[in-house]
Amino acid sequence: MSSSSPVLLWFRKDLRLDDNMALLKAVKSGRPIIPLYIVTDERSPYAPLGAAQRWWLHHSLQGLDHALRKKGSRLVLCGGDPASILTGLAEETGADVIAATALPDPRAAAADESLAEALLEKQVAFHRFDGLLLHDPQTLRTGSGGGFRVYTPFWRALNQQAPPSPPRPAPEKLTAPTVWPEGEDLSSFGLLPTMPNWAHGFESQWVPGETGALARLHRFVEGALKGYATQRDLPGVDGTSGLSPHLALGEISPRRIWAAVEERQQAERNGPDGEDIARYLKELVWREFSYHLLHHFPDLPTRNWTSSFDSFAWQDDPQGLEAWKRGLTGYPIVDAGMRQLWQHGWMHNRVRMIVASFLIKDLLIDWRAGEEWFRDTLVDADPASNAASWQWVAGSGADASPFFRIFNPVLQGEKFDPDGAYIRAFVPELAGLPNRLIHRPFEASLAELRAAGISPGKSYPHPIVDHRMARDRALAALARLKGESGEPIKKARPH
DNA sequence: TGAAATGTTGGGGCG
DNA sequence: ACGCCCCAACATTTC
Repeated sequence: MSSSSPVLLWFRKDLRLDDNMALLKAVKSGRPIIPLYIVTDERSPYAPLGAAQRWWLHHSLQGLDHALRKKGSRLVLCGGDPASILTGLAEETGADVIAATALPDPRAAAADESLAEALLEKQVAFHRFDGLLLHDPQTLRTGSGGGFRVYTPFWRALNQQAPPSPPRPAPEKLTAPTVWPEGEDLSSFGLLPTMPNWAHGFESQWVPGETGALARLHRFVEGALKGYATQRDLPGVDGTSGLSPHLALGEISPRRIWAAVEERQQAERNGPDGEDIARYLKELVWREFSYHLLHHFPDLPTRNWTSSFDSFAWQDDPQGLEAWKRGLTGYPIVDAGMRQLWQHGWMHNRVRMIVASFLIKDLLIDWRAGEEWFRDTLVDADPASNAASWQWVAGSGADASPFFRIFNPVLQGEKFDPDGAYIRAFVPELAGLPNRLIHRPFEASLAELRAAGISPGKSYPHPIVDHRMARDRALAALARLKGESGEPIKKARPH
């Protein structure tokens, strides 16, 4: 009750000071603020982060602590169950208010809801504020009041809304409490990999934390945004924003990104054109759409959005799955993608579609195996985008690519990486092949392989499946699924 | 935010 | 000159 009792500011997936309404409200209350992060354990209802994202989290928390110290505060770290930690801290510090940014993942939101009830019994209020999405999924509805099932109408409806509220700058200063609760040491959480440190390749690619996020936004808006519409699909080109891992942990707000992009549109004649801007904002809104789907269907990460896929005859193929994970399928574009994922914790979007199509359709492995691997290895793993995108490729998702759209890994490689730059970067053993063969090494003659320094099957594997056969097999599996569900195979055409 | 199979068209070679 | 065939290029259909 006392106006000098502190506010617990609980950071979760909003590891930023910029455009953070929970923080601003806490500052506005005039009370001392205790910024807090809780590293939850495996059994937490708040989904634990994968290994790659834990690496990111470590650095992001360091950055957040650093930024808070510049404003006269610091970050308190705790490990364990949020309910007991928060009640304990409230009692210890006399705080009767907890402020946080609302989590748009419905399972986490439900956990928040029961937490709020438990806290209320202890006379502690748990206030949550929007900030992880551009629009509240509740307010975006179709004409008949349901959730959108198709992207384009969703995009139109979103654009007919009032524009996202403008981002709010970080506060100048945070009032420190008279006594700091004792926290734990960042190193005690073991977020960084050891033995081996498989994340050493991450460091050349990323600057985790809010400072890195804002720098990346600036770099993108001034750079690759111009030409984005044509360059974004080329994995050998640095043509995307690279903001996804920052967004995933809330180091930057989508409203901040939206505002920066819109501002750039009006800035300069020789800048990005309307097409570039629209293409990028549509990508940002795909993230929004994924959360919208997750909101209306919380089982999205584990269950087919289209239930007719429930009886699909997935193959149990541990060897195929392993070859896919390791980037040893014998298809250069697939292997390059999987190795980029392992080295950098990230994969170009075009290649994500290709490797996902390969796992699901060429190997007939359940999309959930791919979703799980991505969740553990991507620094940008996001519960909504990851699930929605895997289901999109599988054909079981909303507004999905039909199952019969099967990517040909050779043609995709030749179309989007015509000079083989992407392959040479991540599959160096193929670097000596001429462009004509770099996406189809299995068609090279022995002399050509020798000239490139490749011993077939040893320095690079033979294809683990024949794509043409795999395609036919996938279509047959789809036909069986349709046969089961009683859907007419084909309608006779009147003469 | 495909690919492959199938169908159609049109120019050129040639009897 | 003409019809026929071949086939590449493009369009449409199907999965």
